[in-house]
Amino acid sequence: MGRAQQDAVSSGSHKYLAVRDYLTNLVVRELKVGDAIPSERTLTERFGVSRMTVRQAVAALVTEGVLERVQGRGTFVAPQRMDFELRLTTFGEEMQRRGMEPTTTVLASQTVAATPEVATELEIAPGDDVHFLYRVRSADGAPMCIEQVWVPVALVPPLFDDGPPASVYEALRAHGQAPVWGEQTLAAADATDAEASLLGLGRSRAVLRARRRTFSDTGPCMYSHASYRSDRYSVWVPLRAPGPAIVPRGRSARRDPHDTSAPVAGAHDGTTTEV
Amino acid sequence: MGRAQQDAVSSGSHKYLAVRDYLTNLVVRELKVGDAIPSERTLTERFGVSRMTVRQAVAALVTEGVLERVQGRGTFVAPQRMDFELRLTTFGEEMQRRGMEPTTTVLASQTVAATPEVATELEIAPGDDVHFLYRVRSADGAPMCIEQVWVPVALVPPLFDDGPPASVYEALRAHGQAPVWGEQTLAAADATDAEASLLGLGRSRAVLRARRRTFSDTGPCMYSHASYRSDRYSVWVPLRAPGPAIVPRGRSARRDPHDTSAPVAGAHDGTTTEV
DNA sequence: CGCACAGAGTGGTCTAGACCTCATCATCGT
DNA sequence: ACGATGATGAGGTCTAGACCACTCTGTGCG
Repeated sequence: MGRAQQDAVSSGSHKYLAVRDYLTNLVVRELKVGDAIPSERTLTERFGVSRMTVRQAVAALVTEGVLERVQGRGTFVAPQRMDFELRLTTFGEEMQRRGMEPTTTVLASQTVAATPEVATELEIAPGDDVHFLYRVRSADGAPMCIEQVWVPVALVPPLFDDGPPASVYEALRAHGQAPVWGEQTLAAADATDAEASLLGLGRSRAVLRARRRTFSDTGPCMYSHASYRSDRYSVWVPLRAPGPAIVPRGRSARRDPHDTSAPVAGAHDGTTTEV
Repeated sequence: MGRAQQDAVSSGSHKYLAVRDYLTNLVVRELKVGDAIPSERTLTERFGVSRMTVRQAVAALVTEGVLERVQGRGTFVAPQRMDFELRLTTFGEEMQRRGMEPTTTVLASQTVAATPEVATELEIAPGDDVHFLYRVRSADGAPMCIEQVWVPVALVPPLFDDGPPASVYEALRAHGQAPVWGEQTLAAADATDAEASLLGLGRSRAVLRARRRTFSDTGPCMYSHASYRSDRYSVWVPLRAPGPAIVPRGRSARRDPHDTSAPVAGAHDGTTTEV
């Protein structure tokens, strides 16, 4: 099976990308979890590159959690742990992944003026126009969560032109504001009466509240609140090694090597006490 | 300032570790966020190693989120984002980090037989002896959370020999079972009467429940339940890019290259619906 | 005064080897 | 039969260069 290079998808001009793409396709299309990939020296020959180049490609996938190296044995497709991490996924994607039928009831879809909170999180001025979407999301017919979403109108004016989108993330992607990463604060709370009614809560009134900021390449592109039924929803979080945390002595005047980033607003903090 | 190597802490025998440790110390002791580290070629000379070796050291710290490379400019101390991620930290460490005084009330400290749930999570047999610790943890005198901890006696028999440790993680580290990573499931719940009383809850009865498994090199070393006051505690989580997730075709018969790992028990799943 | 351009310095990619440790397995000897 | 051993081949570390792409800065020209 020579000519592996043909598989390259976006190899561009870098050889290690060609190798990486080849391996990616291999993992997606042919290999199962635990299977070994071709040895580094095999790849060296097959692609006609040096071993350091192959190692660079493999290292990238190891960092992503796709592969695992084992000295003396080989490199293997990693168990899917990573897929279970919190991801920037759509409600619909999430539900489909676990075989449930997602449905949505739109309670409101309009343009509103940004409240101070929303403005802060989206890094716009209070009063600026934002698209606002207010929905109840259900799985297999049972209400699962209540969701409020804000997106700056200035960022994507025609976002709701075709009516409220089934997936805001999809809509953002379609308008060149693909979500790249996000941050989310989780807390427990007692449901308001409105929430209890919409979610059909009985005796148990606890809900899991998520406040999420989603970022595209250019900055915050969406802010959302969501309240999940506590009896149906829990979140799995991986915990990194504590290590002797490497913490620099302090902050220098200039904030960041790449000045595109803006200061994180609000009191977000890891495992935070908000007193 | 010659002889940078002297700074090496655990350089062992690998040259790139010497460079990495040197950089780590630099970041911890001298540099501020945004400061540049010495250039790769400078380090090459200073340590008398090749550039690939320096790059390996730098790459390790970039992967850890300690440093950031910027082509054409240099390598810089990364903003502390990473430090805010969920970490495998002690309650005491957490509170100290935000300048609060942690205190603990021990409600129970004894050896008990593992319940089926505990046994499953710790991958031991039901009925096996486990150290059990039951505590209320407070910050600045106000109850913050209720915590139950289980550790297999077989793993660290003398864990409680000096009485209940102030920090279980510290105790584990001291006995050669240093926590390496963990996984945690978060959910909202209504406090039980006992919890409400211990936490001094008023009208609001919602608590944030965390079930955590902590792993050392050899496997699960601790299982814990914690219930946090919802008005004082929230959790910040980063959300990874959704990307076209690289997912292998299926699972092969053998589970994992390193057989030390055992199947993850229970219904842990990313952003999970537990119906 | 202001702008363009060149040079220096940075990280990014890449080579063609080398020797190491470690895991596995077939073979040989007891 | 069974255990020791060595061959094989995997990844781990490392060298001494090379050229490329990018950023910044200083200089000189208009």
